[in-house]
Amino acid sequence: MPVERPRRRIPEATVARLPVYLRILIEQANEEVESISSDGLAELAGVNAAKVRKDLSYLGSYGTRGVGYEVAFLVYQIRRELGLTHDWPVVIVGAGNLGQALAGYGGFGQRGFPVAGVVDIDPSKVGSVIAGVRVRHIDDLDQIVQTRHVNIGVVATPPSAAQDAADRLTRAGVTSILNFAPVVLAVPNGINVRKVDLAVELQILSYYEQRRMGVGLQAIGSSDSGRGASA
Amino acid sequence: MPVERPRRRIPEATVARLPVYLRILIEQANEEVESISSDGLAELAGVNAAKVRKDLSYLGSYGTRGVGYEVAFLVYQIRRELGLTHDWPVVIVGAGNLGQALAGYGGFGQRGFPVAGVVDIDPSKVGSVIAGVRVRHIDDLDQIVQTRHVNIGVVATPPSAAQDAADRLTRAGVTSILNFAPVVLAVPNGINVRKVDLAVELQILSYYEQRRMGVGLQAIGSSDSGRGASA
DNA sequence: AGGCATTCGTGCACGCGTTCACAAAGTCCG
DNA sequence: CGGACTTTGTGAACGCGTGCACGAATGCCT
Ligand SMILES: NC(=O)c1ccc[n+]([C@@H]2O[C@H](COP(=O)([O-])OP(=O)(O)OC[C@H]3O[C@@H](n4cnc5c(N)ncnc54)[C@H](O)[C@@H]3O)[C@@H](O)[C@H]2O)c1
Ligand SMILES: NC(=O)c1ccc[n+]([C@@H]2O[C@H](COP(=O)([O-])OP(=O)(O)OC[C@H]3O[C@@H](n4cnc5c(N)ncnc54)[C@H](O)[C@@H]3O)[C@@H](O)[C@H]2O)c1
Repeated sequence: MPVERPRRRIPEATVARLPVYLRILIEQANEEVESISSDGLAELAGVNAAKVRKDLSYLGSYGTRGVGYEVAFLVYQIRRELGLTHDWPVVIVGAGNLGQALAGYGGFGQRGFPVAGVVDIDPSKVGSVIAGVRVRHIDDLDQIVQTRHVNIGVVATPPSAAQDAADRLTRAGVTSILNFAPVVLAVPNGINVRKVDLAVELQILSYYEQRRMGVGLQAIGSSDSGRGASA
Repeated sequence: MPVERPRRRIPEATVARLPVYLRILIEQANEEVESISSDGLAELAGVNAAKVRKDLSYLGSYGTRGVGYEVAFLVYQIRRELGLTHDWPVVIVGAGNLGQALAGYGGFGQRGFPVAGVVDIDPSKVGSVIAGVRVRHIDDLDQIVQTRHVNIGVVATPPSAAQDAADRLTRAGVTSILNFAPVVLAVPNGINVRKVDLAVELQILSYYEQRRMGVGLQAIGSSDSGRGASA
């Protein structure tokens, strides 16, 4: 907390890569690696070294020329820039197939996103316990969001109910939504939505598969998994 | 009308949007809508109308000026361009929490991606049945891939086993991989990998949440809200 | 201390994707 | 049948992200 925050805008593409760097750096730290070069990090992240340097330069000039970056310090800086210095409790709407898998997945809590609650509209689901979290009725959403200071909501309802879920979330005060339903959500200005649509991912793969066959066995673009363009 | 395929390269950003258009158009067709304008489609997809027109123009000139696009015909064309005229069986590696949710999810089969098999390395998982699919041992992977002509593999193993899973998939002949493990996979040239990393998505949301607070309540998200402020 | 090897930070050019703007092409209606 | 209106298709400008190339800074070795 001593240093002034740079506060400049970071390109979205960079923001999307910082979590990847962070994960790798934490792994390296666990393996007692103290320092890493942009080349080394680039290799592990599967990106260009210049890109790594440019990305990290948005955080400030935290590298040492001729040496590289101090892993522990970089972890701290990225954490800070991403707002991971404290936990972000999330609430999951929809305790079905997927909602249960998410709630039962320990990886979120570990990474600073504890499940503050799981809600469902189906009375037969309410009351059951998933991984230590009791499923509550969706009418309790406001209370959960307010008492637990939840900013992030996860939509795991059927497509037909996704807009309703999003409406309830924003009305309760949630300002970021991660949407798993294959639906384009309409939300008020200022609300940040990211979607995870597995069918879309598969269809993108299908496009390149089909193209591979039609055009006749030629290498596809780099084995890069571009993403972003969330809108 | 020559049915000859244009075969020009479609920008990746467009390829990523075509599935969204497709889903919306299918919905519209189900509601007996016969024709749609770029404006209408743009609204439903949450994008710019010019973008819709440019995206669709990569398929060919299939619109009618003054009217719009014929929904059914557009559905057919997008399906064709994405390679969705036939099914793409997928094999899931890892029958844990997530793998089971995926296998049990009917949405994939509906959209042309039937689950050709689920494999796991844990003998206690092998033999159990998920949504009508019996979990088989990972040693059967080659056989499944070959007999069912699988091109797409899904990695749903723990992070530590993800690279091994990817190696086995590529060795078996799979050329596209959808990876759920928070790991950067190394694959041979020509293999297409897409990743779905929920922790990354949450951390991206965290960044904007934190920024929202630090800078003091101003709109973020789709609109620019330019905050120059460098140095 | 000086020279050498290494690696960062970044200016710059390039390419891709987005958006605007408008002519072309078609419909609709009186 | 002609003119007004609608909507497509696309050229062009713009902005952003990527990757190269290189100066600057630092450590290490002799
Ligand atoms: N399961 C998967 O692997 C998978 C994969 C890709 C996408 N998805 C998508 O994720 C979403 C959830 O999938 P699922 O398999 O868990 O479905 P599901 O039907 O198993 O679960 C949906 C849950 O949402 C609840 N619900 C319905 N309306 C609600 C409302 N208005 N408010 C709160 N809760 C409500 C239902 O009671 C149910 O418990 C779907 O949109 C699906 O398309 C799932
Ligand atoms: N569950 C979720 O909601 C969720 C969310 C985000 C990310 N993930 C990621 O998805 C992956 C799977 O998560 P999960 O919760 O299903 O884990 P899990 O531990 O429940 O299941 C993993 C399965 O993979 C099997 N496995 C292990 N090594 C294998 C190998 N070499 N070959 C084949 N199978 C092997 C295990 O036997 C187990 O059945 C993890 O990487 C996790 O980080 C899961």
